[in-house]
Amino acid sequence: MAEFRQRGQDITVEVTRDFDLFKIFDCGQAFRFRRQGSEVIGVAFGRVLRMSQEGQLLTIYDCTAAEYLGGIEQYLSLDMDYGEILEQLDTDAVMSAAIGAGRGIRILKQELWEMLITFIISQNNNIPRITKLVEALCVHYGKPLSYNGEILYTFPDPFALSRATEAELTELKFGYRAGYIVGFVQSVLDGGFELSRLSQLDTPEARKYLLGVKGIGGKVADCILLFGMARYEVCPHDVWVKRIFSERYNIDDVSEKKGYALATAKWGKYAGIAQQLLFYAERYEGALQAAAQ
DNA sequence: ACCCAGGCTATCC
DNA sequence: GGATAGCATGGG
Repeated sequence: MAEFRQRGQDITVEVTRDFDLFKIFDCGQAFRFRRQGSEVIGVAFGRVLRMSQEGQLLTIYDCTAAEYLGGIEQYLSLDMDYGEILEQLDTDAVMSAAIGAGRGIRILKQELWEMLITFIISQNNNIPRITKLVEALCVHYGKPLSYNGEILYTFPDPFALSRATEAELTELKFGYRAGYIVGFVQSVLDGGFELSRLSQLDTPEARKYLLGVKGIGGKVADCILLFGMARYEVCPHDVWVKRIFSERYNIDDVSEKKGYALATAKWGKYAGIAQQLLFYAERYEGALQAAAQ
């Protein structure tokens, strides 16, 4: 979709106003990237990913055309037309305000395994601490990557993570999530839980399969479906969405079930994208007050 | 000290 | 089926 070209060791991509590198990596969906001046740097797919954006020019450093076309283009959703999606979502004043604040956000297509573990960690936790705990997993169990004189770490695969004992994770301050992670990693290794099967199931079946894991409930399952499986119709029902329904849409006491029905009715197959925009606008920008009646 | 964070499990009815 | 206590940790 987006035009790209190879320039030296880098890839440059002509993007639209519907792509904002900094919002994408700072909207609560990715926990392994940091902004460094005009650049965003982190690790995905076992490699360092360093990017910058100036206006409509996105640069992906140290990246071949094969790597770009082989995954990074999709990872960044550069093969999708978000302008069209935002237009479809823009159906009321609250959502208009969310789009105003959040335009440029895209749902990354992150690795399923990483999303499974990351969102088990996320439960009843805040973003800075989630970031800290995920990083601790990578430093202790991932592979070191040397990059421009600094060491970054990959996200550990199931086998690497199976070295982690519950005692070690407790030592790393995982709290009661330590047991969830150890148990889940074990079930993936012994074949009790199959990632390949999960990816093949339709969304309701996949959700049920996820709910069978101890430590994964409805909200975590939905984040995994949305961020790790590109199921854009899934709208994670977290405390922020409840708050937005209540305070911005004036719909009180929204249960999880009612929340899904509302989200589907309002935003259809892009409810997850709508949710991410609302989340960003409310959480980071405080941009929804004026739009609420 | 209390409340909250991208909630879940166990247990109650 | 729905409601509620308890859970680890750290920041405000």
